[in-house]
Amino acid sequence: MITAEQKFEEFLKSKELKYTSERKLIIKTIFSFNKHFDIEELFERLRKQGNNVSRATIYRTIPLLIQGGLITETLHCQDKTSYENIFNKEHHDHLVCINCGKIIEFYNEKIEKLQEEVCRQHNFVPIEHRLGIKGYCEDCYKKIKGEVK
Amino acid sequence: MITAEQKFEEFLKSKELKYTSERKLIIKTIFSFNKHFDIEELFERLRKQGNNVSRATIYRTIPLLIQGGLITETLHCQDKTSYENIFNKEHHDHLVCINCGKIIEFYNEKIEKLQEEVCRQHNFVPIEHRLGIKGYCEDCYKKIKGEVK
DNA sequence: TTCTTATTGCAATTAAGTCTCAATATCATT
DNA sequence: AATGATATTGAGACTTAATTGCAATAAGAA
Repeated sequence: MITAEQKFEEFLKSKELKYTSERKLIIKTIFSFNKHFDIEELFERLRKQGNNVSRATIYRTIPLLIQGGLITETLHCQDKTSYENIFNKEHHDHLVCINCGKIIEFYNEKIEKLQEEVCRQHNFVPIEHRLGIKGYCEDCYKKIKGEVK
Repeated sequence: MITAEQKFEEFLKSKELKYTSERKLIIKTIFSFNKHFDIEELFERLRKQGNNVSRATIYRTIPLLIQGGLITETLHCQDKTSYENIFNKEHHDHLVCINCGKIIEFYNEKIEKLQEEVCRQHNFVPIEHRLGIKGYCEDCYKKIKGEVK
C-alpha cells in the first residue's frame, strides 16, 4: 500500500524534480488534516508547527500536487481558492451550504453513468468533472425559514 | 414577452434602486454578445463603443445582475472569473474543452432529477447547481491522439 | 566529495477586486 | 418643470491573492 508521500516522491522523480524538505513538510501537513483547505490555512499550520516554509514555495508546490493527482482544486465556493485531498479517495461531488459553509460529500453512480452517456453523445472525452450543488443544509434551512417573511 | 432590460429594471425597482444610464449600457452590452464573458472583456467592449463606464461600476453592477437572475458566474474554468447570460435560457450544464476552450452546453433531465433525489436524501434544500465536465472535444482529441506517444 | 541543476526565500511586482468620498444623476413628489 | 432625498458614479488609493527575478542554498547523481 503506497502512501501519499511515496506517490508524490515518485511523481517528482518521474519529472526529474527534487523531493525537498519543504515539499515533504507540505505534503505531510496537508495529509494530516483531512479536509478542504486554502493556502493561508496551510501556511499558518506550517508556521505553528515551527516549519517556516515560504508562501512562494507553497504556491509553487500546489500545482505539482495537482499534477501528481494528490489534491484537486475544489469548487470556487466562497471567495478563496481551496483544495482537497483526493489521494486514495473515491471520487465524490458536493452539497455546499451557502449559510454555514458546511460541505456534504456524496457519490451517485447513476449520475456518473449519465455523464458518461452525455459525453459519448457529444463525442467528448471527459478527463475530470465537478458537480456542486449550493443550497441550505437541514439546520440552516430551519433557522432561515423562521426568519424570512 | 419581457426583455432582459425590462426584467433588470423591474428588479431594481423592487429593491428601490435606480436604473441608471451606466446600468443600461452594461446590460445592453452583455446581451449584445451572446456568450460567456469576463469583466475585462465587458470593460473593453464598452470602451470601444465610446461608453466609458468605470470598472468600479461594472464590478458593482455584476452582483445586481446575478441577484436579478440575468446572469450567473460560470465554472471557474481557467483562471478568470467569467459570467454568462441566463435570461430566457433553460438551465444547462457544460462540457469544457481543456485544449481549445470550446464550451458545449447540455441538459439532461435524468441528471437533474437524480440531483433532486440526492438533496432529499440529505435533507438539503438546493438553490443552484453547477456541473462542469472538462476534457477534450472531438477535434482536439483527434489532434492530441496523434501527438502523444 | 564534487558538481550540476533544481529549489528556496525574500521582496518587488502584477492583477483582481474593493472601498472612500466628493460630485452627480435618478426619480418620486410637489 | 423644479425640488430634494438618496442612490450612484468615477477616480484613485488600497487590499489581498498570486507570480516572478535573483542570489544563496540544497538535492542527489556521479
